[in-house]
Parts: sequence; structure tokens; C-alpha cells
Amino acid sequence: MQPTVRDPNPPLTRSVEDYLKAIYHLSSQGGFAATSDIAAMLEVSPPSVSGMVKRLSEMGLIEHVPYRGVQLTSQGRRAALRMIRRHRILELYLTQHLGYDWGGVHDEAERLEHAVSDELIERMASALGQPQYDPHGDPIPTAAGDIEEAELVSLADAHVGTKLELRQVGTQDTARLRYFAEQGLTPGVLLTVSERQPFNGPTTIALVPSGDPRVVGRELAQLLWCQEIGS
Amino acid sequence: MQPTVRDPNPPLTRSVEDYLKAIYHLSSQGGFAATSDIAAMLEVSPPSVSGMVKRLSEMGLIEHVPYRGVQLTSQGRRAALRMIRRHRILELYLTQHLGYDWGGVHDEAERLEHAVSDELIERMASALGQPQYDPHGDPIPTAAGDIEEAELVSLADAHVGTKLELRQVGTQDTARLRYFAEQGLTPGVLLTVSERQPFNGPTTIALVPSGDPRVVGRELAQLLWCQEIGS
DNA sequence: GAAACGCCTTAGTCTATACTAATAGTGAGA
DNA sequence: TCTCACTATTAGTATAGACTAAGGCGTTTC
Ligand SMILES: [Mn+2]
Ligand SMILES: [Mn+2]
Ligand SMILES: [Mn+2]
Ligand SMILES: [Mn+2]
Repeated sequence: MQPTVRDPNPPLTRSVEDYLKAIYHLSSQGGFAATSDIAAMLEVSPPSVSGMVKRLSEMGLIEHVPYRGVQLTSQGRRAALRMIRRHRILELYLTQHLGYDWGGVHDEAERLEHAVSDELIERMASALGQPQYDPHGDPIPTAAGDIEEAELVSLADAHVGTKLELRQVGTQDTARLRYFAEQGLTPGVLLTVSERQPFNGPTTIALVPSGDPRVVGRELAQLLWCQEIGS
Repeated sequence: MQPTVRDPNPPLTRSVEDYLKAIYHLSSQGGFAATSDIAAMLEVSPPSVSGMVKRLSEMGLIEHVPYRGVQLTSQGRRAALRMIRRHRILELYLTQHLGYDWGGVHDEAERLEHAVSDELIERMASALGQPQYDPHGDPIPTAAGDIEEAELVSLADAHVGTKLELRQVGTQDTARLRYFAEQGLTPGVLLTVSERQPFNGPTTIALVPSGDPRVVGRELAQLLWCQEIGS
């Protein structure tokens, strides 16, 4: 009788699961997730992130390059996609079957995603007819862990007349980020492309649903990664 | 700017909520909940219970009489009934709307009860038509915290011909408890009263659904608290 | 190439909750 | 009334995860 052996594969905790999701989202555009960005997304202090990063890499869930950032291992990616599947199915189930609106649904899913069993998620998925998109149009990963890669287009390249959802802002520059925020250009915003001036000129857009116009120069437009909203 | 003031009313943790539920169930027959019974119910060690008991009484949720046991304060009772409402509505919703059977539903509810919002519970209750009983026939407390007191009758007093659910075993004696367990007489078991001998004689019952007969002497029958199953 | 600034990490602390080992109280029987 | 067996509590330790304060690394700027 040995003095208690540590379980080599303990279930992931709520914190761990939320960190993995944050890292997935922050590194989805191919790079590293920075400590301070993870901290901002999860509303914890940077040292808390450093501490968790150490644990996660010891668990084999992430790869850490000191002072650079982190990336998910394939094991970490699998775990992150599992949580994203749960989150998105929950959001859809709550809106479709329990009358939630887009607003309230995210916070509820953020807590429930850690408490539901795989069985419950699959029962909800069945009740929904094996859906592919959540209420916000985001793709739902399959139970096997495959996800439709969103085809993002920079605003500078988007065709005039298309309707877009702003999905990612491709800079970490504080001044630019602050400017985008002032303009109401934050991830999740819907817009239509009104016109574009020739010779690398600015793009004019209209925000949805307000209709407010914005004129965005080419340099900044290249930083705004958008997803076309299906018909 | 003071050095961080402790929130005087932090949300209850999952552990605290489960302790309160356990204490509620163990002391429902009017007495104190014993440390070792709480420990057994929650599958933790007795010292863990002593530790939690100290915290809960500092929070004003229980009253602790050292070496005797604990009882809920009215605040603790309110919190316990809130969890029981959640648990039972969840169990009913999962069976009615998502095809769960009696078996799987309890564990799922045991986790979800801590993660759902009041709003979600009330939406489920609405979808179920403000139900009064869970899938096991247990009464669902109202949102205001009222619960139908189960009218328990001891097997020694139950009328011949009635169908009963065994709800509580009114002893802590190990030998008697062991004997009851051998006989399959544990809380939750369904039975019908077949006959009773006169002059304080034994009661004969039939287990449901197996039909197996049991003959229970008066002394023991007085320890078996049952609830009549409605028509 | 040095200085400065900003981001990242380390060091040290705190809380909640569990555990084991040791001690103390209680009530049933001798 | 005393003893013993059981139960409860205390003491001490561990882990996850958060925090603040302090120090280290790298990039930008001159
Ligand atoms: Mn969401
Ligand atoms: Mn979450
Ligand atoms: Mn249950
Ligand atoms: Mn529970």
C-alpha cells in the first residue's frame, strides 16, 4: 500500500478549461497567445497566468516559449475544442428550447460548459438536429474534434456590398486598438461594405444595425479580419 | 484605498452547497446531523467535515453543538432548499425533455445544480408547467423556499394494502442497518403492505417490482419511515 | 550600442478544501 | 463509577488557484 499515488490523468478543472479556450481563441490566427492577452481575456492578473502556464505545460496541454507566449499542443487543442463544442451547443439549446436571447446566453453557457456530461451535450445536439452553427453563427466543432475553419477576409479585401462580422483585430498596438474601440470596431460587430476608393483608398462601411458609417484607411482595414455572413 | 475588503456575502461554493444539502437531509427528521454521517454521505473524511462545520457556522449557515452535531439556521435552510429545488427541477427536466432515465439523472443534476442560474431553473420550471414533484416523487420546494412536508408513516402503522416508498430508516444502529440492507430495505425502495398479524405482530410486505416478500417485526417496522405513493 | 519602457516571470502570501495522524470527549457496559 | 470503544476535533500538510510586489528580459528609441 503506497502512500497515495497522484492520478496521472485527473479531470480538468474549470480554470484549466477556461484557460485552454482562451488560448485557443487568442492563437487561432496562427501565432502565440501572449500572457497579458490571456490575463485580459480571463480577467486575472498576469502572474496568475504565468503560474497556470507552468502547470498547463507540465500537463502537456500547451507549449510555452518564455517571454513569447504559448500554443496549444494537439492534446490541449482537443480539450479546447471539446469545451467550445459544449459552449456553442449550450448556447444554441438555451436559445432554441428555453427562450434565451443572445445576450444572456453566453454567461450561462460559460458556467454550464464545465458541468455538463458528454452524454447531456450529445442529447442536446440530437434534440437540435446535430447543428453546425451556434446562435452567433460560429461553427460548432464535431464530437470528434473537427471544426470548420472560418474563412476570414481582411476588410481591405472584402467585396463592396457584402455583410461581414468583425472577428479579429490583427494588431496589439495600443493606440490602434484604442482607436478601433472608439470607432466601435470590436470583434463581434456586424457591418456592410458600402464602397472602396480606388488606388488603395479607404473602405467605407456601415455598421449594423445602426447604419452609422465609418471610413477606414487601407492600413487599418488590413488589420480587421472579418467573416462573411451567410445569406 | 483600503487593502481589499473581504466580500461579506460571497456566493456559496459547490462544496458548501453540497454540505448544506447533506445536512438538510440528515437532520430532516428533526435532530442533529452527525459529523460521521455527513462524512459518509459526501464521501469525505470526518476531519474534513469538522473543518467545514467551523466555516459554515462562522458564516451563520449552521448551528454547531460540539460532539453532538449540527443543524441548519434559517439562512442555511433557505440555501439548502434552493439547491434541492434546483436539483429536483433539473432531474425532472432531464427526464421529461432530454430522455434521461431515473438512473443517470441524479449524477448529472448533482453537478448542474451548482452551475445553473436562477433564471435557467425558472425557465425549466415554466417549461415543465411549475411541477410539484421530481421523477422520484419527491416534492419540489417553491422558489420562495416552501416545501411540502412529506407525511411519513412508520411501516408498523401503515395500512394493509397501501403502496409505500421507504424514505428513511430511523436508527443509527449498525447491526440493524446492516440487517435492513441485507433485506433490501433501503431508502427509495417501493413496497406494498400485504398483511399484519394482530397483537403487535409482524408486518408482511412485498417489494416492488420483484414481489419478494419480507416479514418485519414490530420493533424494526417502527424504524422504517415510509411515504404513501399517490394513486 | 545604451537607456527606457513595457511585458513577463519569480517570490511570497492567502483562501478553500481536502487528507492523515494524533488527541480528546462521550456514553454504554462492567 | 470506571473503562473502553467509538466518534469528534485539532494539528499539521498538500494542492489549486488567485493576488501583490519586485525583478528580469527584449524591443524600441535615440
Ligand atoms: Mn459564447
Ligand atoms: Mn467557462
Ligand atoms: Mn437526485
Ligand atoms: Mn451537488
